[in-house]
Amino acid sequence: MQTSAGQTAGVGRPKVSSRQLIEDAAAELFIENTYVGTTIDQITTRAGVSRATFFNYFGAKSDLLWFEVDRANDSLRAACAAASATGSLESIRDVILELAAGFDERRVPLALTQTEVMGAADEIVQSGLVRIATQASVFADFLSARGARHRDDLLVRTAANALAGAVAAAWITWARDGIGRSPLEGYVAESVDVIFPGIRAAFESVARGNTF
Amino acid sequence: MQTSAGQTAGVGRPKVSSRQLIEDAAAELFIENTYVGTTIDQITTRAGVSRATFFNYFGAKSDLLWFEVDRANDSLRAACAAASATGSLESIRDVILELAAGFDERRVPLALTQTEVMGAADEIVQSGLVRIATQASVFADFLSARGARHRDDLLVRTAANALAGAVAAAWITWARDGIGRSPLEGYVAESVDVIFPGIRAAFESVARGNTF
DNA sequence: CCTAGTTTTTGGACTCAGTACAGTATCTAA
DNA sequence: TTAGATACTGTACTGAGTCCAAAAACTAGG
Repeated sequence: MQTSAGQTAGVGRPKVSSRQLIEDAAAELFIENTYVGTTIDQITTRAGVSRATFFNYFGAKSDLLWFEVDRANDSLRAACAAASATGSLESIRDVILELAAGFDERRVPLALTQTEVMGAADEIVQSGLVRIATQASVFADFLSARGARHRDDLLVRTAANALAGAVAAAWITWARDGIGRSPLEGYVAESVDVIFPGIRAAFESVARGNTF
Repeated sequence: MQTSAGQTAGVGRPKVSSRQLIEDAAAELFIENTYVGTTIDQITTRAGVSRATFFNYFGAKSDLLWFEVDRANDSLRAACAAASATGSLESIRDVILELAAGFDERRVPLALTQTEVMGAADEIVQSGLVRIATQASVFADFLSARGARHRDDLLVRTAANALAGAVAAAWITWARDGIGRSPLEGYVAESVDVIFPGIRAAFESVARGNTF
C-alpha cells in the first residue's frame, strides 16, 4: 500500500532495486502459475531477496496486482486536491476523465489479466474493491470541500460512492472488452454521465438551502 | 458465506444448534475482546464445538459480522427475482425501500458496532465491501432482465454499482447517526433518489433505440 | 583509519485463518 | 440389524502477515 519514491538522500544503507525486482518476479510468476498458485516465498526467491524484504515494500501480496491503479489513485488524489481549491463541482468530472485519458492503454492492471485466467479468487476481488473504496474516499474529500458539507454527510457519501461505482463499471467493462476496444475515456464518460446530472442537481438544490 | 436454512428433513445425524451457539459465542467475545482480538479457536471453545465445525457453518471468520446483512441480501435477491418477472424498472426502487423498511432497527450489524470500538480493521472493511458488491450483483441481474441487456453491459453495470453505492451510503450514514436517528427507510430514499432519475432516463433512452 | 549514526536487509520464530480428509457419532428407513 | 445419510471431530498442513534483534552497507566527522 506504499508507493515510496525512495529518494535516499545519501545517508544509510542504499536500497537495492528491491521493489522493482519483486514486481518483475511477481509478474513472471503470476503468468506461469497464476496469482493464487504463487507464494510470496517463490516471488522473493526469484527476486533474490529475503521474504522479510517483501513486507518492507508491500503491505500485502495483493498489492502486487494493483500498482497501476494505486498510482492512478495517487494522481487522482493530487488532482482532486488541486481542483478542490479552485474548480467548481463540475471539475470532478473533468478530473476523472483526464485520469482515464492519461492511463496507458497497454498497461492493464495485473489483476485483470488474472481474472481472465481463472474465476477471480475472492482475494483478488476484495483487493479490487478496496481500490474502489479508496477512490470513493477521494471523491468524498473533494465533494465535501466543494459543497462545504461534512465528509460523512449523506449526500456527499452517496455521490462519492455512486461516482466510484460508475467509474469502476467503466474500467471493468473496458478491461473485459479486450483488445480492439475503444479508448477508456469514452467508457468513463458514458458511465459518469448517467450519474452526474443527478448529483449536480442535488448539490445545487442543497446550495439553494432546500432541506436534504 | 453460507446461509443454510438447515431444514434437516429427518435423515442423518441431526444438527445440534451449532450455528446459533457459534453466533452467540462470537457476539459475546467480540464485545469482550473485539473482533480482531478474538480467534476462531476461542469462539468454538466457548461454543463447545470443534474448530472444524466452524467451517461447516461459515466460510470465513468475517461472516460472523454480517449475518443480518447477508439475510437481508437474500431477501433482496428473492424480491428482485420476483419483481424482474412482472414489475417495471421502477420496481427496483420499491424493492430497495421495502427492504430498508423491513429491517429490524434494533439489529445493527455486528460489524458496525465493531467499527465504533476501533478504527475498522482492514478485514472488516473488506468483508463489508464484499456485501456491497454482492448487492450490486443482484441489481445487475435485475436490471439486465428488465432492460433486456447483457449482465456485463456498461449501462447495467454502471446503474447497478451506483445503486449499490448509494444504498451503502445510506446504511452507513444511518448506522453512524446512532441512537435517536430517523428510520433507515428515509435515508435510503434520499440517497437512491439522487441517482435513480439518471438511471431511469438512461434506460429509457436506450429503449428508444438511441446508441449508448 | 576509526567511529558513531542511519537506513536497508536478513533470518527466524511466531500467530492465526483457512483447507483437506479420514474417521466417528447419531440419526432414519427398510 | 443394517445400510445410507448427514453432522461432527481430530489432526496435520499451507501460507499470509507480524515482530524483532542483528547484520550489512553506507555517510559524515574526527
